[in-house]
Amino acid sequence: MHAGWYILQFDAKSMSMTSPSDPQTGKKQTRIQRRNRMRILDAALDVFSRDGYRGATLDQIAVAAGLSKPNILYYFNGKEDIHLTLLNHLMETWLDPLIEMDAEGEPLDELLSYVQRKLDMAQDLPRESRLFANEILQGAPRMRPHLIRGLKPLFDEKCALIQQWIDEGRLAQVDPAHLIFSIWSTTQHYADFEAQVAVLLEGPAHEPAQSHLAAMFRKLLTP
Amino acid sequence: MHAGWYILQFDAKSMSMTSPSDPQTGKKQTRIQRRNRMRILDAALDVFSRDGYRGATLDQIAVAAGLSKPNILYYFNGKEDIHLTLLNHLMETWLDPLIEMDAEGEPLDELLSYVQRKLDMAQDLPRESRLFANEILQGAPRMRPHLIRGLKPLFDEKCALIQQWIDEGRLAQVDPAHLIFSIWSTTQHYADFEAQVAVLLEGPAHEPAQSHLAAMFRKLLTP
DNA sequence: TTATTTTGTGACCGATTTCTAAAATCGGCC
DNA sequence: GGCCGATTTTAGAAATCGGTCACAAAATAA
Repeated sequence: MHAGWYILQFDAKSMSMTSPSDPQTGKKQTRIQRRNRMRILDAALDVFSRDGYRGATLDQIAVAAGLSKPNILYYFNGKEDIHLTLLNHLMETWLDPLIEMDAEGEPLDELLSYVQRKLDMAQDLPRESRLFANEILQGAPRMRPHLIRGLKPLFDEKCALIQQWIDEGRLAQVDPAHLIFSIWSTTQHYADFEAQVAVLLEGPAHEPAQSHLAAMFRKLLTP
Repeated sequence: MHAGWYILQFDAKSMSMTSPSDPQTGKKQTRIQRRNRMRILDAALDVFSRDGYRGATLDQIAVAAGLSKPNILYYFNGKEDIHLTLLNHLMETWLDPLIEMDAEGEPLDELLSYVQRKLDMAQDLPRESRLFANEILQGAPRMRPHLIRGLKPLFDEKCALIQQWIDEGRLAQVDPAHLIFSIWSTTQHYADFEAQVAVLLEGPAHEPAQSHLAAMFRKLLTP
C-alpha cells in the first residue's frame, strides 16, 4: 500500500455513484459482485498480459470469464476501467519486495533475499509480470505518473541505501541503479520470456534459475 | 541468414505472382517499390513494436508511413505479411552477435564482447528489441518454429562451447544457459524497459550501463 | 507522341469492437 | 404469493477493423 495508490484510483474514476463497478462509493459489495469482479479481473489479467491493452478485447475477457459482454460492462465502466483496476492492484504488490529491503539488515543478505523474492514473484505471478512488461513496452502511457510519484522516490531511497552500504565497505563497488536494473531484468526474464526459455531449456536438466542468480549476485556483491 | 528463413517466408506466402509485395517472385523491384516498402516497414516497426500484433492497425501504419491504406495493401498482402516480413528481417540480424562468439578466441574476451554487442544492439535497435519482446510476451505464436529450428541449435552449440571453456578452467563455474539468459535480459532491459529506465535515471548522472555490465560479467566469469 | 504498365485513391463491405438502453430474470424478504 | 432491488440478457447504435474493387493518375516503354 502506497500513498499514490488511492490518488491514482481517484483520478481514474468517472465518479459515477450508480454502478457497482466502483468499490469506493458502493459501501457493501454483494457476494456475487465480489465473485464476478474477481472472475472478470482474473480473465482480464490473462488477456491483457498476453495481448496488451490495445490488443485485448472485451469479447476475449467475457469468454474467459464466462460472462456475457454487457454483463462485463455492468461490473466495470469499460475496458479502460478494467485495465486500470488491474494496474492498481499490481501496484499494491509489485514494489513490496523492494520496500522490504531493510537498512538494518546485513547488506548481502538483504540484497540476495531481494533477488529471491523477485524471482519468486516472477514464478508465482508471471501474468502480473507480463502485464507490467506490456505497459512499459508501450511507453508506460498509463503508469508513468505512478512510476514518477511512487516508484522513483522508493528507487532513489534504496539506491542511496545501497550506496551507503558500499561506502561502508560492506558491499563491492557497484552502481546501485544498474544493480537494481540487473536484478529486475534477470528475474523478470523468466516470466516475460517464458515462451523462449521453455524452448531453450528443453532437453537435459538444467541448474535452477534460483541458484544461478544467487551465485551471480553473491559474486558481484561480495566485497 | 538461416535455414529456416526461406521456409517461413515460403509458408506465409499466398504464392500469387501478381503483386509487387512478393520480393521472391518479382525479379526486379523499382525504386518506388523499394522506397515505399521501406517506408511501410519502418512505420510498421514503430507500430508493431509498441502495440503488438493485435494492437497494431493498418490505419496507424498507413498514417505513420504517409501512405493511404489501400496503397499499403498494394505493397503487402496484408497485416500478417507486414509483420512476418519484419520478423524475418529481425531474424537475419538478431542472432548475429551470438554467432560471432568464437571458439578460437579467449573465453572472457569472447563473452564480454558478446555482452557489448548485445548492448549496442539494444541501444541502436530498440524498436527491433521491443518487437521481439512483444512476440515472446504473446507466447511466440509466429516465431516458435524459428526458435526451435533456428535459435535452439545455436543456443545448444554455444552452451556446449561455454561449458567446454569452464571444463578447461578458463571460465568460472556457471550454468551456460542461465548465463546467456542473464546476458540477454540485462542488455535488452535498456531497450524494452526504456520508459521505466528513463524515469528512474533522471537526475544526477549515472555510470553508463556498459561499464556496469562489463564489470558484472567480468566478475562473474573470471575463474 | 501514344500505348502500356505501374502506382495510387475513394468508396465501400462485412466483421469486429466498445458501449448503451431497455426489457427480462433472479433472489431474497415481507 | 408479491414486491423490489440486483443481476442478466436481448437488441442494437456507432465507430473501427482488415480488406476489396473499380478506376484515376503517373510513370514508363513504344
